[in-house]
Amino acid sequence: MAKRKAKATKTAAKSGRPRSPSGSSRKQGRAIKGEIPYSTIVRLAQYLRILERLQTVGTGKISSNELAREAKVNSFLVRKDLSYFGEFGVRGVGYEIKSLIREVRKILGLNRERRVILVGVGHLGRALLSYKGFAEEGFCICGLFDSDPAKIGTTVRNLEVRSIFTLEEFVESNGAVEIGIIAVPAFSAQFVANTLVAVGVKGLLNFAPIPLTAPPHVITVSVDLTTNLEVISYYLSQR
Amino acid sequence: MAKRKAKATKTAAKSGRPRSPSGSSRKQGRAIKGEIPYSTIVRLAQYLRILERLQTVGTGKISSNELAREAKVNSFLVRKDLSYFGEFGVRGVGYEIKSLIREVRKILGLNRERRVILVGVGHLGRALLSYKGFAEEGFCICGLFDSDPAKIGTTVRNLEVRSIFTLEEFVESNGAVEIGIIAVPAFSAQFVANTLVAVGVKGLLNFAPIPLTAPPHVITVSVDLTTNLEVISYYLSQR
DNA sequence: ACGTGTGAAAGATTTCACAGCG
DNA sequence: CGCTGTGAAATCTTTCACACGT
Repeated sequence: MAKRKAKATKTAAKSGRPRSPSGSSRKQGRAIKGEIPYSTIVRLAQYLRILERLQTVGTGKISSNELAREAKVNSFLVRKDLSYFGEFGVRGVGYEIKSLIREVRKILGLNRERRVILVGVGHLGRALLSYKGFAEEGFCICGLFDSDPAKIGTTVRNLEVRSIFTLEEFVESNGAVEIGIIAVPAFSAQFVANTLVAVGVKGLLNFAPIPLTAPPHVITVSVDLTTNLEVISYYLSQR
Repeated sequence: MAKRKAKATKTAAKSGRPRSPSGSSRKQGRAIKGEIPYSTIVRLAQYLRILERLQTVGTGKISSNELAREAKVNSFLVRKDLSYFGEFGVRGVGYEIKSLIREVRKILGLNRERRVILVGVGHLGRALLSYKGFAEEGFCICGLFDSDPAKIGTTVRNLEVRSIFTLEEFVESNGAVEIGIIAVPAFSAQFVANTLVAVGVKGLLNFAPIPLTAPPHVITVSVDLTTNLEVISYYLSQR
C-alpha cells in the first residue's frame, strides 16, 4: 500500500478516563467511532519508553517480536498499533530504533515542549515536581499553585508557589499553559479543574479520587491511587 | 431470578496492566475468558468512593442513574457491573447506599486489613506513605525498604527504613505481606519485584516506568506517570 | 527467507430494550 | 409507575493468517 500518514484521524477523540494502567488507574476510555483505540495510544507511549531505553544499548534495529516481548504484549498488536499511523518498518528486517523513536514522538506530539502547571503542592505534588520523567519528555512544569496561605509565597525547586486565584494573571503574563496537573484533595478538585479550564488549559491530569467534569474539548486523564490498590485487593481475594 | 451470589467467578482472572487511567496507568488488562471484566472491577472501586462520599449527605437510597451521573458512565453499565455479583437493588426504588457500600467492599475484599510494604522511599514513596486514602480502605503500610545506605535506619512516619536485603527476615518476624508497592527507579524495579515475589507477596503496585514480569498468580498493576502525560499530549495535538 | 502490514475472524465490553417486580 | 436485572445486539479491540516487499 502506498504511503499515507494517518489512516483515520478525522474526528479527534474526546476524553478518557484511563485506569492507570498502569493503574492508573484507570483509567478507562474507549475510542470514538472508527477512531484509534485509546489503549493504542497508551501502548505507544510505553513502546517509546522501551525504545528509548534500548537505544543506548541496542543494535539499531528491532522487530515487532522483540518490542512485544519487552512491552509484554503480542507482536500482532505492536504491528497493528503502529500501522494506524503509517508504515515504519522494513519487511524482512524490522524497525530502525532511532527512526521509530522519532515517529512515535511525532505521533504523541512530543516534538515540542508543553507548558504544564501543577496545582496542589502537598506531598504528591512535590513528588511529581521532582519526577525526572516529565522534563525528559518535554513537559515543563512552569507554575505552582496552592490554596494554603502557609505555602503561598514559598519557593519549591526554584518555583514560587502562587495562589490559585492568581492563575489568570499568571497565564496573562507568562503565556498560555496547555496541561494542568491536579494534586489537591477531592473536595476542591472540581473547582480547580474549572479554574484551569477557564484560563484555557486543554489537558488535565487528575490525581484527586473523584471523576471530573470538563468540556469535551478538554482531555481529562485520572490516576486514582486507592482504586488501584482496591483492584489488587479484589484479585487477591479471588483465590 | 433467584438470589445467587456470583454469576461467574470460577476461573480467577490473572493479571492486569491498567493504565492508570485512572491513568495509572495506564494499565490495560482484559478479562480472562468468560470472566468479569477488569474494567468492571475498576469501576466498582470508583462507585465505592462515590458511595462513601454520598453516604454522609445522602438520603440513604441511590438509583443506578444517579450513581452513573456521579461516576460519568451510563446507568446500564452501573447495573451490569453490579449484576455480575448479585442483586443488590430493589426494583422501582434503587439501591440502599449503606448496604451497597457493604456489598461492594465485600466484593473488593476490603472487609479485612491488608498488609502492604513500600519499597523505595524517595519523593514518590514518601508521598504514597502520607496518602490518607490507603489507610482509610484498610491498606496498612507496615514496612519501608530502600537500597540507599543514607536512608536505611532512618525513620519516616514512625516506620524504620530497612535494607531491601533484610526483607526476608522482616516477613519471617513480622508476618506475611500481601501487597508490595514499588516506587524505585526503572533499573531496579524488576529486581525488587522478584525479591517481593520470593517472600510471598501476591500483589504488586508498580510505579516504575517499565513493564514487570511476575508469575501468573501475582497480580501486577502499573501506574506510569509519564505515559499519562504523553497520552494527553497525543490528544492535544489532534486538533 | 524473514518480518511487516492488514483484512477478516474471534473475542470482549458496552449499549439497548424490555421483562419483572416491588 | 419506576427502576432493576439481563439476554441480545451493537460496538470495539485483539488475534490470526497470509500476502507482500526486500
